Amino acid sequence: MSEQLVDDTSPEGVTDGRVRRGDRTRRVVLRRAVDVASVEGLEGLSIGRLAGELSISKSGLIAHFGTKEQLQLATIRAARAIFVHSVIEPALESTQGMARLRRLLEAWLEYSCDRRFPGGCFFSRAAHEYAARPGAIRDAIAAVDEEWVGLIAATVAEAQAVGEVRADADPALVAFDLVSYLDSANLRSLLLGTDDVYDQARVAVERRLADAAS
Amino acid sequence: MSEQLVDDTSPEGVTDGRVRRGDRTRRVVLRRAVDVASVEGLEGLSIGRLAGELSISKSGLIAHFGTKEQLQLATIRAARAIFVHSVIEPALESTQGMARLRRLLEAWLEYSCDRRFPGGCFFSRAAHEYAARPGAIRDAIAAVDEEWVGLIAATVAEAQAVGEVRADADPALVAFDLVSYLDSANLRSLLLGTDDVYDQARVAVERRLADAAS
DNA sequence: AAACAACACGAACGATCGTACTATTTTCTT
DNA sequence: AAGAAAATAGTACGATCGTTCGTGTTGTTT
Repeated sequence: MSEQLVDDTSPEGVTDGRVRRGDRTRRVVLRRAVDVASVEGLEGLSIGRLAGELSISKSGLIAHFGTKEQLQLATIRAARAIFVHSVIEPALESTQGMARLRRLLEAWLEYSCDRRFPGGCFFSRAAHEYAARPGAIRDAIAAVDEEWVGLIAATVAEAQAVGEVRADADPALVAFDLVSYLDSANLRSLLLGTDDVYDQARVAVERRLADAAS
Repeated sequence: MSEQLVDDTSPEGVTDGRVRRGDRTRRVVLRRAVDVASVEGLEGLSIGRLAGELSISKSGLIAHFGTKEQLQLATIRAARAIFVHSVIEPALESTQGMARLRRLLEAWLEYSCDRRFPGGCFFSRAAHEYAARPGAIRDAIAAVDEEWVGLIAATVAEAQAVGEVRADADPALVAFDLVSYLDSANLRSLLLGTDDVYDQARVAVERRLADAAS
Protein backbone atom coordinates (compact mmCIF):
# COMPACT_ATOMS: atom_id res chain seq x y z
CA MET A 1 0.00 0.00 0.00
CA SER A 2 2.78 2.41 0.85
CA GLU A 3 4.98 1.80 -2.14
CA GLN A 4 4.46 5.16 -3.81
CA LEU A 5 2.98 7.89 -1.72
CA VAL A 6 4.97 10.78 -3.07
CA ASP A 7 2.90 11.58 -6.15
CA ASP A 8 1.83 15.13 -5.55
CA THR A 9 3.21 16.15 -2.23
CA SER A 10 6.96 15.66 -2.40
CA PRO A 11 8.88 16.02 -5.66
CA GLU A 12 12.07 15.77 -3.61
CA GLY A 13 15.24 16.40 -5.61
CA VAL A 14 14.27 19.50 -7.58
CA THR A 15 16.83 22.28 -7.75
CA ASP A 16 15.06 24.56 -10.24
CA GLY A 17 13.64 27.46 -8.24
CA ARG A 18 10.74 27.90 -10.63
CA VAL A 19 9.35 24.41 -10.35
CA ARG A 20 10.10 24.46 -6.64
CA ARG A 21 7.86 27.48 -6.32
CA GLY A 22 5.21 25.65 -8.28
CA ASP A 23 5.47 22.58 -6.10
CA ARG A 24 5.24 24.70 -2.99
CA THR A 25 1.98 26.33 -4.03
CA ARG A 26 0.66 23.00 -5.28
CA ARG A 27 1.34 21.60 -1.85
CA VAL A 28 -0.33 24.58 -0.17
CA VAL A 29 -3.38 24.20 -2.41
CA LEU A 30 -3.75 20.48 -1.76
CA ARG A 31 -3.28 20.90 1.98
CA ARG A 32 -6.19 23.28 2.04
CA ALA A 33 -8.15 21.23 -0.49
CA VAL A 34 -8.21 18.07 1.62
CA ASP A 35 -9.43 20.01 4.64
CA VAL A 36 -12.17 21.76 2.72
CA ALA A 37 -13.23 18.58 0.94
CA SER A 38 -13.47 16.62 4.18
CA VAL A 39 -16.18 19.04 5.28
CA GLU A 40 -17.84 20.33 2.11
CA GLY A 41 -17.14 17.32 -0.07
CA LEU A 42 -15.10 16.99 -3.23
CA GLU A 43 -17.94 18.57 -5.20
CA GLY A 44 -18.07 21.48 -2.78
CA LEU A 45 -14.44 22.16 -3.56
CA SER A 46 -14.76 25.32 -5.62
CA ILE A 47 -11.77 26.76 -7.38
CA GLY A 48 -12.81 30.33 -6.73
CA ARG A 49 -13.27 29.80 -3.04
CA LEU A 50 -10.02 27.90 -2.70
CA ALA A 51 -8.16 30.65 -4.55
CA GLY A 52 -9.81 33.31 -2.41
CA GLU A 53 -8.86 31.65 0.86
CA LEU A 54 -5.27 31.23 -0.28
CA SER A 55 -5.08 34.70 -1.84
CA ILE A 56 -4.04 33.44 -5.23
CA SER A 57 -5.74 33.71 -8.59
CA LYS A 58 -8.24 31.20 -9.87
CA SER A 59 -6.38 30.83 -13.14
CA GLY A 60 -3.03 30.39 -11.44
CA LEU A 61 -4.49 27.74 -9.20
CA ILE A 62 -6.23 25.64 -11.82
CA ALA A 63 -3.18 25.88 -14.11
CA HIS A 64 -1.47 23.45 -11.75
CA PHE A 65 -4.06 20.76 -12.28
CA GLY A 66 -5.65 21.45 -15.65
CA THR A 67 -9.24 20.74 -14.75
CA LYS A 68 -11.33 20.52 -11.64
CA GLU A 69 -11.65 16.75 -11.84
CA GLN A 70 -7.88 16.42 -11.89
CA LEU A 71 -7.70 18.72 -8.90
CA GLN A 72 -10.14 16.42 -7.15
CA LEU A 73 -8.10 13.36 -8.05
CA ALA A 74 -4.94 15.07 -6.80
CA THR A 75 -6.78 15.91 -3.59
CA ILE A 76 -7.62 12.24 -3.14
CA ARG A 77 -3.97 11.28 -3.60
CA ALA A 78 -2.90 13.93 -1.13
CA ALA A 79 -5.45 12.73 1.41
CA ARG A 80 -4.26 9.18 0.91
CA ALA A 81 -0.68 10.22 1.65
CA ILE A 82 -1.81 11.88 4.87
CA PHE A 83 -3.81 8.80 5.81
CA VAL A 84 -0.89 6.49 5.14
CA HIS A 85 1.39 8.68 7.21
CA SER A 86 -1.08 8.99 10.08
CA VAL A 87 -2.43 5.46 10.32
CA ILE A 88 -0.45 2.92 8.32
CA GLU A 89 3.17 3.87 8.90
CA PRO A 90 3.00 4.05 12.70
CA ALA A 91 1.38 0.62 12.80
CA LEU A 92 4.11 -0.92 10.68
CA GLU A 93 6.46 -0.41 13.62
CA SER A 94 4.59 -3.11 15.50
CA THR A 95 5.37 -6.73 14.79
CA GLN A 96 2.97 -8.26 12.31
CA GLY A 97 -0.01 -10.16 13.58
CA MET A 98 -2.42 -9.22 16.32
CA ALA A 99 -0.20 -6.46 17.72
CA ARG A 100 -0.07 -4.65 14.39
CA LEU A 101 -3.78 -5.15 13.88
CA ARG A 102 -4.54 -3.47 17.19
CA ARG A 103 -2.20 -0.62 16.34
CA LEU A 104 -3.90 -0.11 12.99
CA LEU A 105 -7.37 0.03 14.50
CA GLU A 106 -6.38 2.29 17.36
CA ALA A 107 -4.44 4.58 15.02
CA TRP A 108 -7.51 4.89 12.83
CA LEU A 109 -9.72 5.82 15.76
CA GLU A 110 -7.22 8.49 16.80
CA TYR A 111 -6.92 9.70 13.21
CA SER A 112 -10.68 10.19 13.19
CA CYS A 113 -11.11 11.45 16.75
CA ASP A 114 -8.23 13.92 16.51
CA ARG A 115 -9.79 15.31 13.34
CA ARG A 116 -6.69 14.98 11.26
CA PHE A 117 -9.18 16.22 8.70
CA PRO A 118 -11.62 18.76 10.10
CA GLY A 119 -14.60 16.86 8.71
CA GLY A 120 -13.55 13.51 10.15
CA CYS A 121 -12.35 10.75 7.87
CA PHE A 122 -11.79 12.20 4.40
CA PHE A 123 -12.52 8.94 2.65
CA SER A 124 -15.72 8.19 4.50
CA ARG A 125 -17.01 11.58 3.40
CA ALA A 126 -15.87 11.19 -0.19
CA ALA A 127 -16.95 7.56 -0.50
CA HIS A 128 -20.55 8.35 0.35
CA GLU A 129 -20.47 11.33 -1.98
CA TYR A 130 -19.49 9.34 -5.05
CA ALA A 131 -20.55 5.79 -4.20
CA ALA A 132 -23.53 5.95 -6.56
CA ARG A 133 -21.91 8.13 -9.22
CA PRO A 134 -19.73 6.31 -11.79
CA GLY A 135 -16.53 7.99 -12.90
CA ALA A 136 -12.86 8.41 -12.24
CA ILE A 137 -13.38 9.91 -8.79
CA ARG A 138 -15.52 7.03 -7.61
CA ASP A 139 -12.98 4.54 -8.89
CA ALA A 140 -10.14 6.31 -7.09
CA ILE A 141 -12.05 6.42 -3.81
CA ALA A 142 -13.16 2.81 -4.14
CA ALA A 143 -9.58 1.75 -4.77
CA VAL A 144 -8.37 3.41 -1.57
CA ASP A 145 -11.20 1.82 0.41
CA GLU A 146 -10.39 -1.61 -0.98
CA GLU A 147 -6.74 -1.04 -0.11
CA TRP A 148 -7.68 -0.22 3.45
CA VAL A 149 -10.12 -3.08 4.01
CA GLY A 150 -7.70 -5.41 2.26
CA LEU A 151 -4.90 -4.34 4.55
CA ILE A 152 -7.00 -5.12 7.61
CA ALA A 153 -7.98 -8.50 6.19
CA ALA A 154 -4.36 -9.28 5.30
CA THR A 155 -3.25 -8.34 8.79
CA VAL A 156 -5.90 -10.63 10.27
CA ALA A 157 -4.60 -13.38 7.99
CA GLU A 158 -1.07 -12.71 9.25
CA ALA A 159 -2.25 -13.04 12.81
CA GLN A 160 -3.94 -16.24 11.77
CA ALA A 161 -0.71 -17.58 10.27
CA VAL A 162 1.10 -16.86 13.52
CA GLY A 163 -1.58 -18.71 15.43
CA GLU A 164 -3.10 -15.69 17.16
CA VAL A 165 -6.41 -16.06 15.36
CA ARG A 166 -8.57 -19.16 15.14
CA ALA A 167 -8.02 -21.20 12.01
CA ASP A 168 -11.73 -21.30 11.16
CA ALA A 169 -12.08 -17.52 11.18
CA ASP A 170 -12.59 -15.78 7.83
CA PRO A 171 -10.22 -12.78 7.66
CA ALA A 172 -12.51 -10.98 5.23
CA LEU A 173 -15.46 -11.27 7.60
CA VAL A 174 -13.42 -10.13 10.57
CA ALA A 175 -12.15 -7.17 8.57
CA PHE A 176 -15.69 -6.27 7.50
CA ASP A 177 -16.85 -6.13 11.09
CA LEU A 178 -13.84 -4.13 12.27
CA VAL A 179 -13.96 -1.39 9.64
CA SER A 180 -17.71 -1.16 10.19
CA TYR A 181 -17.12 -0.14 13.80
CA LEU A 182 -14.58 2.48 12.76
CA ASP A 183 -16.77 4.07 10.10
CA SER A 184 -19.77 4.10 12.40
CA ALA A 185 -17.85 5.81 15.19
CA ASN A 186 -16.48 8.40 12.78
CA LEU A 187 -19.91 9.33 11.45
CA ARG A 188 -21.76 9.37 14.73
CA SER A 189 -19.14 11.31 16.61
CA LEU A 190 -19.74 14.05 14.07
CA LEU A 191 -23.51 13.74 14.16
CA LEU A 192 -23.83 13.58 17.94
CA GLY A 193 -21.00 15.94 18.72
CA THR A 194 -19.54 13.60 21.30
CA ASP A 195 -16.56 11.26 21.52
CA ASP A 196 -18.42 8.55 23.42
CA VAL A 197 -18.99 6.52 20.27
CA TYR A 198 -15.26 5.97 19.95
CA ASP A 199 -15.33 4.04 23.19
CA GLN A 200 -18.28 2.05 21.89
CA ALA A 201 -16.18 1.23 18.84
CA ARG A 202 -13.24 0.22 21.03
CA VAL A 203 -15.46 -2.14 23.01
CA ALA A 204 -16.81 -3.59 19.78
CA VAL A 205 -13.31 -4.04 18.38
CA GLU A 206 -12.07 -5.78 21.50
CA ARG A 207 -15.08 -8.08 21.56
CA ARG A 208 -14.59 -9.00 17.94
CA LEU A 209 -10.89 -9.62 18.37
CA ALA A 210 -11.51 -11.73 21.45
CA ASP A 211 -14.06 -13.78 19.55
CA ALA A 212 -11.63 -14.37 16.70
CA ALA A 213 -8.64 -15.08 18.93
CA SER A 214 -7.55 -18.65 19.48
CA MET B 1 -41.24 6.97 15.74
CA SER B 2 -44.20 6.47 13.44
CA GLU B 3 -46.66 8.77 15.13
CA GLN B 4 -46.77 11.41 12.43
CA LEU B 5 -45.47 10.44 9.06
CA VAL B 6 -47.93 12.27 6.93
CA ASP B 7 -46.36 15.73 6.98
CA ASP B 8 -45.70 16.37 3.33
CA THR B 9 -46.87 13.35 1.47
CA SER B 10 -50.51 12.84 2.38
CA PRO B 11 -52.78 15.73 3.41
CA GLU B 12 -55.66 13.25 3.30
CA GLY B 13 -59.05 14.88 3.70
CA VAL B 14 -58.77 17.80 1.31
CA THR B 15 -61.70 18.41 -1.00
CA ASP B 16 -60.53 21.68 -2.57
CA GLY B 17 -59.34 20.82 -6.06
CA ARG B 18 -56.85 23.68 -6.07
CA VAL B 19 -54.90 22.58 -3.02
CA ARG B 20 -55.28 18.98 -4.13
CA ARG B 21 -53.52 19.91 -7.33
CA GLY B 22 -50.81 21.58 -5.29
CA ASP B 23 -50.42 18.58 -3.05
CA ARG B 24 -50.16 16.32 -6.02
CA THR B 25 -47.31 18.26 -7.60
CA ARG B 26 -45.67 18.64 -4.21
CA ARG B 27 -45.75 14.90 -3.90
CA VAL B 28 -44.37 14.45 -7.41
CA VAL B 29 -41.57 16.90 -6.66
CA LEU B 30 -40.59 15.22 -3.41
CA ARG B 31 -40.72 11.75 -4.93
CA ARG B 32 -38.18 12.85 -7.49
CA ALA B 33 -36.23 14.90 -4.96
CA VAL B 34 -35.51 11.97 -2.65
CA ASP B 35 -34.27 9.88 -5.56
CA VAL B 36 -32.01 12.62 -6.88
CA ALA B 37 -30.71 13.49 -3.42
CA SER B 38 -29.87 9.89 -2.61
CA VAL B 39 -27.42 9.96 -5.52
CA GLU B 40 -26.30 13.57 -5.92
CA GLY B 41 -26.79 14.63 -2.33
CA LEU B 42 -29.09 17.23 -0.82
CA GLU B 43 -26.72 19.95 -1.99
CA GLY B 44 -26.74 18.56 -5.51
CA LEU B 45 -30.51 18.99 -5.52
CA SER B 46 -30.87 21.92 -7.88
CA ILE B 47 -34.20 23.60 -8.38
CA GLY B 48 -33.62 24.22 -12.05
CA ARG B 49 -32.70 20.64 -12.79
CA LEU B 50 -35.60 19.28 -10.76
CA ALA B 51 -38.03 21.58 -12.57
CA GLY B 52 -36.56 20.60 -15.92
CA GLU B 53 -36.90 16.89 -15.31
CA LEU B 54 -40.51 17.32 -14.18
CA SER B 55 -41.36 19.81 -16.95
CA ILE B 56 -42.58 22.47 -14.58
CA SER B 57 -41.31 25.98 -13.95
CA LYS B 58 -38.64 26.78 -11.41
CA SER B 59 -40.76 29.48 -9.83
CA GLY B 60 -43.80 27.24 -9.62
CA LEU B 61 -41.74 24.54 -8.01
CA ILE B 62 -40.01 26.62 -5.37
CA ALA B 63 -43.26 28.42 -4.55
CA HIS B 64 -44.33 25.21 -2.81
CA PHE B 65 -41.44 25.29 -0.39
CA GLY B 66 -40.32 28.88 -0.13
CA THR B 67 -36.61 28.35 -0.12
CA LYS B 68 -34.15 25.68 -1.11
CA GLU B 69 -33.34 24.78 2.48
CA GLN B 70 -37.01 24.18 3.19
CA LEU B 71 -37.20 22.03 0.09
CA GLN B 72 -34.28 20.03 1.46
CA LEU B 73 -35.97 19.68 4.85
CA ALA B 74 -39.18 18.57 3.17
CA THR B 75 -37.16 16.05 1.18
CA ILE B 76 -35.77 14.66 4.42
CA ARG B 77 -39.27 14.28 5.85
CA ALA B 78 -40.45 12.57 2.67
CA ALA B 79 -37.50 10.19 2.76
CA ARG B 80 -38.22 9.44 6.39
CA ALA B 81 -41.80 8.55 5.56
CA ILE B 82 -40.59 6.15 2.86
CA PHE B 83 -38.09 4.65 5.29
CA VAL B 84 -40.72 4.17 7.97
CA HIS B 85 -43.06 2.54 5.49
CA SER B 86 -40.37 0.27 4.06
CA VAL B 87 -38.52 -0.80 7.18
CA ILE B 88 -40.32 0.04 10.41
CA GLU B 89 -43.95 -0.73 9.71
CA PRO B 90 -43.41 -4.24 8.32
CA ALA B 91 -41.33 -5.12 11.38
CA LEU B 92 -44.01 -3.95 13.77
CA GLU B 93 -46.09 -6.92 12.64
CA SER B 94 -43.68 -9.22 14.40
CA THR B 95 -43.98 -9.73 18.13
CA GLN B 96 -41.67 -7.49 20.07
CA GLY B 97 -38.33 -8.82 21.14
CA MET B 98 -35.80 -10.80 19.17
CA ALA B 99 -38.25 -11.63 16.36
CA ARG B 100 -38.98 -7.97 15.72
CA LEU B 101 -35.30 -7.10 15.96
CA ARG B 102 -34.44 -9.63 13.26
CA ARG B 103 -37.25 -8.31 11.07
CA LEU B 104 -35.99 -4.76 11.45
CA LEU B 105 -32.44 -5.64 10.50
CA GLU B 106 -33.44 -7.82 7.56
CA ALA B 107 -35.92 -5.21 6.34
CA TRP B 108 -33.15 -2.60 6.41
CA LEU B 109 -30.82 -4.79 4.38
CA GLU B 110 -33.55 -5.35 1.80
CA TYR B 111 -34.39 -1.64 1.81
CA SER B 112 -30.77 -0.92 0.96
CA CYS B 113 -30.15 -3.86 -1.38
CA ASP B 114 -33.35 -3.33 -3.34
CA ARG B 115 -32.33 0.30 -3.84
CA ARG B 116 -35.56 1.75 -2.56
CA PHE B 117 -33.55 4.89 -3.19
CA PRO B 118 -31.35 4.65 -6.29
CA GLY B 119 -28.32 5.84 -4.36
CA GLY B 120 -28.72 3.34 -1.54
CA CYS B 121 -29.74 4.50 1.91
CA PHE B 122 -30.86 8.13 1.67
CA PHE B 123 -29.86 8.91 5.22
CA SER B 124 -26.42 7.40 5.02
CA ARG B 125 -25.74 9.63 2.03
CA ALA B 126 -27.18 12.75 3.64
CA ALA B 127 -25.63 12.12 7.05
CA HIS B 128 -22.12 12.06 5.67
CA GLU B 129 -22.85 15.12 3.59
CA TYR B 130 -23.85 17.29 6.53
CA ALA B 131 -22.22 15.60 9.51
CA ALA B 132 -19.55 18.30 9.79
CA ARG B 133 -21.73 21.23 8.73
CA PRO B 134 -23.88 22.80 11.46
CA GLY B 135 -27.38 23.87 10.55
CA ALA B 136 -30.99 22.86 10.34
CA ILE B 137 -30.34 20.11 7.79
CA ARG B 138 -27.69 18.47 9.90
CA ASP B 139 -29.98 18.57 12.92
CA ALA B 140 -32.83 16.99 10.99
CA ILE B 141 -30.63 14.20 9.66
CA ALA B 142 -29.06 13.60 13.06
CA ALA B 143 -32.51 13.37 14.64
CA VAL B 144 -33.61 10.67 12.20
CA ASP B 145 -30.39 8.75 12.79
CA GLU B 146 -30.86 8.92 16.55
CA GLU B 147 -34.44 7.74 16.13
CA TRP B 148 -33.27 4.75 14.14
CA VAL B 149 -30.38 3.75 16.40
CA GLY B 150 -32.61 4.37 19.40
CA LEU B 151 -35.29 2.11 17.98
CA ILE B 152 -32.79 -0.70 17.53
CA ALA B 153 -31.51 -0.21 21.07
CA ALA B 154 -35.03 -0.13 22.45
CA THR B 155 -35.91 -3.31 20.60
CA VAL B 156 -32.82 -4.99 22.03
CA ALA B 157 -33.95 -3.85 25.46
CA GLU B 158 -37.38 -5.34 24.82
CA ALA B 159 -35.81 -8.63 23.88
CA GLN B 160 -33.80 -8.35 27.07
CA ALA B 161 -36.95 -7.78 29.12
CA VAL B 162 -38.49 -10.91 27.63
CA GLY B 163 -35.38 -12.87 28.49
CA GLU B 164 -34.14 -13.40 24.95
CA VAL B 165 -31.01 -11.33 25.53
CA ARG B 166 -28.48 -11.74 28.29
CA ALA B 167 -29.06 -9.46 31.26
CA ASP B 168 -25.48 -8.15 31.24
CA ALA B 169 -25.67 -7.02 27.62
CA ASP B 170 -25.75 -3.27 26.95
CA PRO B 171 -28.53 -2.56 24.42
CA ALA B 172 -26.77 0.59 23.24
CA LEU B 173 -23.60 -1.31 22.47
CA VAL B 174 -25.46 -4.08 20.69
CA ALA B 175 -27.33 -1.48 18.64
CA PHE B 176 -24.09 0.29 17.75
CA ASP B 177 -22.60 -2.90 16.38
CA LEU B 178 -25.71 -3.85 14.44
CA VAL B 179 -26.25 -0.53 12.67
CA SER B 180 -22.54 -0.46 11.88
CA TYR B 181 -22.89 -3.64 9.86
CA LEU B 182 -25.86 -2.26 7.97
CA ASP B 183 -24.22 1.03 7.07
CA SER B 184 -21.04 -0.69 6.01
CA ALA B 185 -22.87 -3.10 3.72
CA ASN B 186 -24.84 -0.26 2.17
CA LEU B 187 -21.74 1.77 1.36
CA ARG B 188 -19.56 -1.04 0.11
CA SER B 189 -22.24 -2.63 -2.03
CA LEU B 190 -22.30 0.68 -3.90
CA LEU B 191 -18.52 1.03 -4.04
CA LEU B 192 -17.80 -2.53 -5.09
CA GLY B 193 -20.85 -2.97 -7.26
CA THR B 194 -21.69 -6.33 -5.69
CA ASP B 195 -24.26 -7.65 -3.25
CA ASP B 196 -21.85 -9.98 -1.49
CA VAL B 197 -21.32 -7.53 1.35
CA TYR B 198 -24.95 -7.92 2.37
CA ASP B 199 -24.27 -11.54 3.18
CA GLN B 200 -21.23 -10.49 5.15
CA ALA B 201 -23.49 -8.16 7.09
CA ARG B 202 -26.01 -10.94 7.68
CA VAL B 203 -23.30 -13.18 9.05
CA ALA B 204 -22.10 -10.37 11.29
CA VAL B 205 -25.63 -9.67 12.52
CA GLU B 206 -26.28 -13.31 13.31
CA ARG B 207 -22.98 -13.63 15.16
CA ARG B 208 -23.70 -10.53 17.20
CA LEU B 209 -27.22 -11.65 18.05
CA ALA B 210 -26.00 -15.11 19.02
CA ASP B 211 -23.39 -13.55 21.28
CA ALA B 212 -26.00 -11.38 22.99
CA ALA B 213 -28.59 -14.12 23.28
CA SER B 214 -29.10 -15.81 26.59
C1' DA C 1 22.99 40.37 -22.17
C1' DA C 2 19.67 37.70 -24.72
C1' DA C 3 16.63 33.82 -25.19
C1' DC C 4 13.98 30.69 -22.96
C1' DA C 5 10.90 28.32 -19.52
C1' DA C 6 7.75 27.93 -15.72
C1' DC C 7 4.58 30.25 -12.83
C1' DA C 8 1.15 33.64 -11.68
C1' DC C 9 -2.23 37.14 -12.77
C1' DG C 10 -6.43 39.64 -14.58
C1' DA C 11 -10.24 39.80 -17.44
C1' DA C 12 -13.81 37.78 -19.71
C1' DC C 13 -16.70 33.81 -21.49
C1' DG C 14 -21.12 31.13 -21.16
C1' DA C 15 -23.64 28.50 -17.94
C1' DT C 16 -26.07 27.66 -13.87
C1' DC C 17 -27.24 28.72 -9.27
C1' DG C 18 -31.17 30.52 -5.79
C1' DT C 19 -34.40 34.04 -5.43
C1' DA C 20 -37.79 37.88 -6.19
C1' DC C 21 -41.43 40.04 -8.61
C1' DT C 22 -45.11 40.10 -11.83
C1' DA C 23 -48.56 37.97 -14.91
C1' DT C 24 -51.56 34.12 -16.22
C1' DT C 25 -54.26 30.12 -15.62
C1' DT C 26 -57.13 27.12 -12.99
C1' DT C 27 -60.50 26.21 -9.39
C1' DC C 28 -63.81 27.38 -5.86
C1' DT C 29 -67.23 30.48 -3.79
C1' DT C 30 -71.20 33.37 -3.90
C1' DA D 1 -71.72 35.32 -14.08
C1' DA D 2 -68.35 37.76 -11.13
C1' DG D 3 -64.90 37.78 -7.96
C1' DA D 4 -61.60 35.65 -4.73
C1' DA D 5 -58.05 32.27 -4.00
C1' DA D 6 -54.53 29.10 -5.08
C1' DA D 7 -51.30 27.14 -8.25
C1' DT D 8 -48.37 27.84 -12.08
C1' DA D 9 -45.64 30.31 -15.43
C1' DG D 10 -42.48 33.98 -17.13
C1' DT D 11 -38.77 37.10 -16.63
C1' DA D 12 -34.97 39.10 -14.72
C1' DC D 13 -31.51 39.82 -11.00
C1' DG D 14 -26.84 39.27 -8.88
C1' DA D 15 -23.65 35.72 -7.66
C1' DT D 16 -20.81 31.99 -8.51
C1' DC D 17 -19.38 28.18 -11.21
C1' DG D 18 -15.32 26.07 -14.39
C1' DT D 19 -12.62 27.34 -18.13
C1' DT D 20 -9.91 30.01 -21.64
C1' DC D 21 -6.85 33.54 -23.31
C1' DG D 22 -3.40 37.08 -23.29
C1' DT D 23 0.16 39.21 -20.49
C1' DG D 24 3.35 39.97 -17.02
C1' DT D 25 6.96 38.18 -13.66
C1' DT D 26 10.55 35.41 -12.07
C1' DG D 27 14.19 32.25 -12.54
C1' DT D 28 17.37 29.50 -15.59
C1' DT D 29 20.23 28.70 -19.49
C1' DT D 30 23.40 29.93 -23.15
